[in-house]
Amino acid sequence: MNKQHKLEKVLGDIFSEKLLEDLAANGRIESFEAGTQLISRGDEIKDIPIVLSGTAKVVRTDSSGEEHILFYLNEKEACTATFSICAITKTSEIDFIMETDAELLLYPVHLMDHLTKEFPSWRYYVCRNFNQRMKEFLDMMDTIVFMKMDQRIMKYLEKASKALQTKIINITHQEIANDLSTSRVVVSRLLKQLEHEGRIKLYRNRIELLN
DNA sequence: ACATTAAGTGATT
DNA sequence: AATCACTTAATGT
Repeated sequence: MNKQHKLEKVLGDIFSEKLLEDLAANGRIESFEAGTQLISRGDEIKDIPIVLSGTAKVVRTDSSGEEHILFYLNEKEACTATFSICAITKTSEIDFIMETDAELLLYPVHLMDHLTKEFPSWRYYVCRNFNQRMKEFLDMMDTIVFMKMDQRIMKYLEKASKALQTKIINITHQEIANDLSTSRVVVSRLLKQLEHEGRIKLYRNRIELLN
């Protein structure tokens, strides 16, 4: 199967005809086995990878050698990090590894400006890629904030208990909510949860710290 | 008994 | 996590 046809099959519904021609002319398709590392942190980026088949993962490896997966890239997806980075630093901040056997379209970075300039469908594609990643990021933020709220409440209660020199705090859920700038409903739920965990006991206008 | 306020819940976004 | 829309429980008059 020739390059053009292959690209058309995978990307035909999102890219214009002319863009596909350009990608076929200037890019190249390569196959990789699972586990192959295409890019390492610090590498100079020469090509933008777009996944044609299989799955790749983008990871950050911290100082202890621990691998944190930022996201997976499936068919049709490109590495958004690459877009932002190559525009400025030209150096990779991430590792790019094949999760499965995969085929990639590699398109030279130095021609990317031209893609952005010439092809609306390319611009749209890049934006959508960013948008999706941003959504994932926001979800992650929500989760983090969510996980921290119960700890914040517990800390708040402990502080109050210490200041008042008593395990029994006279306070309403609403007041806690105001102090932690959240809603009463959320406080009520988390307090219930803490009660089930046996860390506190709830009354009306009053909370008892156990331990 | 009735009204008011605090707390609990399920569903949705 | 936030908000809505209710329900239920506790308290004051």
